[in-house]
Amino acid sequence: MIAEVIVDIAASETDKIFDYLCDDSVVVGSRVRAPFGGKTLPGFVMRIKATSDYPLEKLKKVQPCPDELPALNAECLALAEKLAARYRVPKALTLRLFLPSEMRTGKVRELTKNYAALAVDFAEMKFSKNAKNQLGAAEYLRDNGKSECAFLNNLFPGGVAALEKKGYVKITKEQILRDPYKNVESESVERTLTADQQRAVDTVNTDSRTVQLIHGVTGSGKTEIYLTLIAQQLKKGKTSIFLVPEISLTPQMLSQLRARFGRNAAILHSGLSAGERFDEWWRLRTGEAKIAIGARSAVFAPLENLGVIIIDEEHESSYASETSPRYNTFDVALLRAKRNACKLVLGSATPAVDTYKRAKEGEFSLIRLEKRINKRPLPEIIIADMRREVRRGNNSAFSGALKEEIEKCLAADKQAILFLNRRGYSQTVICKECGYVAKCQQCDVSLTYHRDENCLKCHYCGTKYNMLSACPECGGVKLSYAGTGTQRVAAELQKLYPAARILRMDNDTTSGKEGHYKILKAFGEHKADILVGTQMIAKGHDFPSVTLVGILDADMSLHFSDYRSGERTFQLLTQVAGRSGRAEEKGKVVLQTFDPENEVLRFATAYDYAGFYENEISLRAAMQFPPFSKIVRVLVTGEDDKKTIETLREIYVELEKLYTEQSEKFLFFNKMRAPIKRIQNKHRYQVLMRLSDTSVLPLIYDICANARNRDVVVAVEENPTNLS
DNA sequence: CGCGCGCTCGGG
DNA sequence: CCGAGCGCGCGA
Repeated sequence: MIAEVIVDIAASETDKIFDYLCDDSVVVGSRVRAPFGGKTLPGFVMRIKATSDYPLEKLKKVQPCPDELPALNAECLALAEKLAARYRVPKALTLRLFLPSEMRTGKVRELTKNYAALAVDFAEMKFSKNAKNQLGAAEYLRDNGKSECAFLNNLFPGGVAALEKKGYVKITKEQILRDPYKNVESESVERTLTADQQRAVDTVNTDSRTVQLIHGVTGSGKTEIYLTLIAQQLKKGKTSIFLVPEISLTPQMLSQLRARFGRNAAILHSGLSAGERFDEWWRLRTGEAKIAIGARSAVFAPLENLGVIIIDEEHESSYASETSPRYNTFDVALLRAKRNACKLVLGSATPAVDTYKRAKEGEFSLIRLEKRINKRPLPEIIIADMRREVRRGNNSAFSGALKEEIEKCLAADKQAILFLNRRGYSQTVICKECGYVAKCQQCDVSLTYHRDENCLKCHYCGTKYNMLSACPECGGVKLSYAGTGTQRVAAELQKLYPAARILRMDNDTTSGKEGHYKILKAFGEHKADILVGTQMIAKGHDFPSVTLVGILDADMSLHFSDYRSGERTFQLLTQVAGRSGRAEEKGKVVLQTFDPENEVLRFATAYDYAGFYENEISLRAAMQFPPFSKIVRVLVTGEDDKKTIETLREIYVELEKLYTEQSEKFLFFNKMRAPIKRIQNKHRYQVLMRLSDTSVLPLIYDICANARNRDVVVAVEENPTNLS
C-alpha cells in the first residue's frame, strides 16, 4: 500500500504530497513517522492508494503511530486542505490547528498511574526475614486489592519493586484523565424558558437558513437559549461547539455548563496545561465528551455528527486569528455547519455591523430579544462632560457626578465597577523641560509607567526598563506622568476613599490559570467594593450587587482613526453599561467624555442599537467602507530593513500591475510605513487597499505567496481590526 | 590553496 | 524546515 503523506514542516517548499510505502495498519487521517531527508519527521496520511507515480524502488516506508483512533477524521482533512488553499499557507499549518500541540511534540502523553496487584496467591509467597516492606506491601495488597504504586511506595519503600522482581506482583499502567475544572463550583440552574427565549429556540430549529443571529439586549437570557439548544442536540446524540471570546473571563458561564452537562462538556482553552488540553481533546475525539467549549481554536474540535455551533458575542475581535493561518472563526464555523447540515447560531447584544446587515437583508435569520429577563430596566446613563470639569479646575480622573455616585454606592453597601481601557500607572513619561518621551528600544512606541514595579514597560513587546530619575536628553528632573491608567485610578481612588476595598483587574493582575477567576470570585463574594479594570471586565459577568458602573474615558476608542472606531465604541459602552443593575436594584452608569454631543455616545446612552446601526451603515455606504468594500492590508515585517523594503517593493510592483489592469475594482491603493514603524525590532511596511470587488483577492494572495523572502514575513489581512 | 559562508536544491 | 553540495572571496 502507498500512503500520501504531508510532512509536518511549516514551509511552502515542502508543502506537497510525498508517497510512502505502508502496511494496512496505516489509515487515512492517522499520524505517521516518515523518513525525510536524513531524519524522521511526523506526518499526516491524507490518502491511501495502491500505486505511485514515483519510482517504487525509491519509496521509503512510514512507521505508524500507535494511536487508538486516527488523529483526524475525513471532515478535518478536507477542511484543512480548504483552509490551506484559502489562506495560501502550507497544509502542515492548517492540519496542526486540529490537534493539541502536545500530540505533535509528543512531550506530554496521557497521564498514567501505576497500579500494583498480586500476581500469585499470598500464601505461596516467601519472604526473607528483613524484607519488612515486601511483606507489608503484599499484605496490604492482599487486604485491599489493586492499589496505586505511589501510595504503596510511601508506606513500604521499595517493597513493590522487589515483589515485582520476584513475580509476586503485577504492575499495570492506567490512564488518568485530568480534570481542569474540578475547582470550579457547580451551580445548578434549570430555568424554564421565557416566551421570548422559547420563540428563539423554535426559530433556530425551524428556520431553514444555516446562520441564525440572535440580537438580544444584555441580560435578555441568551445563555439559556444556547444551553437549551445544546441540550436538545445532546438528547438526539449529536454534538455541539460553543465558542466564547475568552473563556477565562466567563467563569459563571463555565460553571453553568459544568452543572448542566457534567463530563459531556470538554473545555479547551489556552490556560490549560498541555496535559489537560490533551485529555479534553481526547475525550472529544473518542466521543466521550459531546460538547466542546472554548475560544476560537475550539472551532477545530474533533467532533463528529455536529448538531449546532454557537458563537457567543459574535462581534468580538478575538474571533479573528492574528497569527498565521489568519483564519476567521465564522468562516470555519460556516464551513463545518454546512458540511454537517447543522445550524450556526451567532449571539450578541451589539452585533457587528457587517453581520447585522447580512441578517437584515435576509441572508441570516434575525431573532430579536428586546426585553431583559424579569423586565428589569436598563441602567440609567448619566453623561459627565469632562470639559466642564476641567473648566471648573477638576483635573482628576473622576468627575463630580461620578464621585457623588461612588459615595452613594459605598454608603448603601453596594458595589461599583470602574472601567478604563488602559493598564499601567501612566501611559507615558514626558520630560517637562524638553518634551522627551520615553520610548522602547525595540518598538516605535512610548513606554508605560508601572508604579507597583517602579518600571517602564513596553505594552507591545513586554520589555521592562528601569524608571528614569532624570531625562536622558536634557538631564531635567521634572518628569510628568501623562495619560492615566488603571493603577493610577486605583491609587487615587484609595486616597479619596481610604475605607473602600479596591480590586484591580487588568493584564498585570491576572497572571496564572485562575488569575481572572480568583479576582472575579472575590469581587462576586463582595470582598471588595470597587473593581477597577480594563476591557476584560466588560464581558458577561453577573454581579448582582453592582449598582454603579463608571466609564472613565468613553472617548478613548473613538479616536482611533479607523472605520470601525464608532462600532467598537458603541459595543464597548453597551457591554460595560450592562454590568450595572443586574438584580432588583436599578443600576446607574456614569459616562465621562470630552465630546458629549458625539452621535455614537448618544446612541449608546439611549441603548439604541437600531439607531446606531442606521446611522453607521449610511456613513459606511457614503464613505464606501466595509461592508460596502473590503479593506486589505499586506503587512511586510522583518529585522533587516533593506530586505524588508526590497520584499515590499517586489510585492508592490506586482500589485500595482493588478491595480492598473483592474483599477475599477480598487477604491484605494497605496504603500506606506505601518503606523507603528517597528515592533520587537521588526520593521513594518504595508500596502493598503480598499476593494469594491473582491474577485482580485485570490490574486493578491498569490502575489504575496510568491514573494516570500527569507527573514521577511508577509501577511495578508482582510478587514483587519487593528491597523497598528 | 583551503575553508568559510551564502545560496540553491532536494527530500518520497 | 534542514542538510548537502558547490561557488566564490579572502588571507597567508
